Amino acid sequence: MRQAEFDREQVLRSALKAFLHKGYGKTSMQDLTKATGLHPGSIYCAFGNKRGLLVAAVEQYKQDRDRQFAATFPANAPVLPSLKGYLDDLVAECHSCDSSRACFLVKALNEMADQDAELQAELSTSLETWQANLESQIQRAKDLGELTADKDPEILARYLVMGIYGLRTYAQTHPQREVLQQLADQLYLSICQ
Amino acid sequence: MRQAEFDREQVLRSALKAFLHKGYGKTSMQDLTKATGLHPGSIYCAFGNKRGLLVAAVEQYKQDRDRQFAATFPANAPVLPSLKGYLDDLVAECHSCDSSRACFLVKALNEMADQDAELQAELSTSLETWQANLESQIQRAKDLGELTADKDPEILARYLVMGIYGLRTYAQTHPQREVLQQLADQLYLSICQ
DNA sequence: AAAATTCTTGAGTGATTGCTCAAGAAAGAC
DNA sequence: GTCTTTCTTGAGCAATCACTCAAGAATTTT
Repeated sequence: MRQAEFDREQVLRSALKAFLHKGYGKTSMQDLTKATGLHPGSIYCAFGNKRGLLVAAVEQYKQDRDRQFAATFPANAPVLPSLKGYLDDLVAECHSCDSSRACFLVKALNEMADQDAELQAELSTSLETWQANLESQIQRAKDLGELTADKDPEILARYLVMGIYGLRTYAQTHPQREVLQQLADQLYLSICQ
Repeated sequence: MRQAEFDREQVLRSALKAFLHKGYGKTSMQDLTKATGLHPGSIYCAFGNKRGLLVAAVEQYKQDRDRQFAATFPANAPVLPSLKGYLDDLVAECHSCDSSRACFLVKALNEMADQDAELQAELSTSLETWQANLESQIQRAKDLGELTADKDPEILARYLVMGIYGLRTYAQTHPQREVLQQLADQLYLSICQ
């Protein structure tokens, strides 16, 4: 057995960056060969086709995000400061130019939903898992007495997800830090009351 | 002078529907000829090129939206009930299957921003105008005593826009009416306090 | 070192893209 | 009814698309 010469994770992150920048449809194979350094034949061999590369990149993105989530919400630490930090990180990410302002899952969902039911299902599931993770953090905040008992974690998590979607979209027309930070703070307050 | 045989507004609305359904990039000229009933030559003659058709469709969409906005917020009527109605209409639109869940301006912005600075500028301006319209309604609510004097209309309008962006995005994975209505109500409350 | 196996390479494939333009059809001018 | 003008038509254009595959390079096995 001779093993492949490229680093899979690095290839996937490069492809993801290309997809994020131009969108899936407008990202040509030529763009992808340039971005990843792989030749068309290698991409075909490793991922089947362009869509396969997208699916693999989505999977990689999910893993990276899950790791980041776990690092931001350490177990046994108070939740609300972590949540505040989570939103502040989001503001920083939306503010920075080199990074993307849109969540890759949402962007892919927006572009592909009507044309690829299978991918849509997977993306929806991922987003639902994310919301469930936020909900369990909110539940933990209740258990720790950081939130009053009358709050419903499911409803709060839902509202938080909606707010984050909105914040990311808003950042596309108004990437100024103060504006985004003020919106994030307002969102945080409406969770904590 | 012989006049064109097609109805411009109807053509633009058909094109808009096609763009909304498949996205600008994936909507081929063939799709557009089918959707509008026009032949490629006629489209070229009337709108210059595919992008010209998009720009014209955006313009039409803006006009339709402005009309709808004015009808929802009648002058000299109390503002808050109108705002409630505005959000309820939004929920209904997001809930219905045949209509689009995404705002066309935002969808176009998401897809084209990195590749068409001129269009991006126009879309941003339109969205800013929309936010300004909401802000002046909120100002009117303050003047009418519907909102306490300590509220800042600009900040409230910003938050409302963010919430609406988020609601529309959220609807793409959860189009259930109860969920969307509950989110809209929560958003409404955080405006009125 | 030779043979066998696996990965890499990139010019080339048919299909599709946005778009053109000369020819034809329809309307108004006289 | 004829001429002029304007609009409509759709086959065809060059460019680009995602993708293929036979030949070459690199590694392991014998």
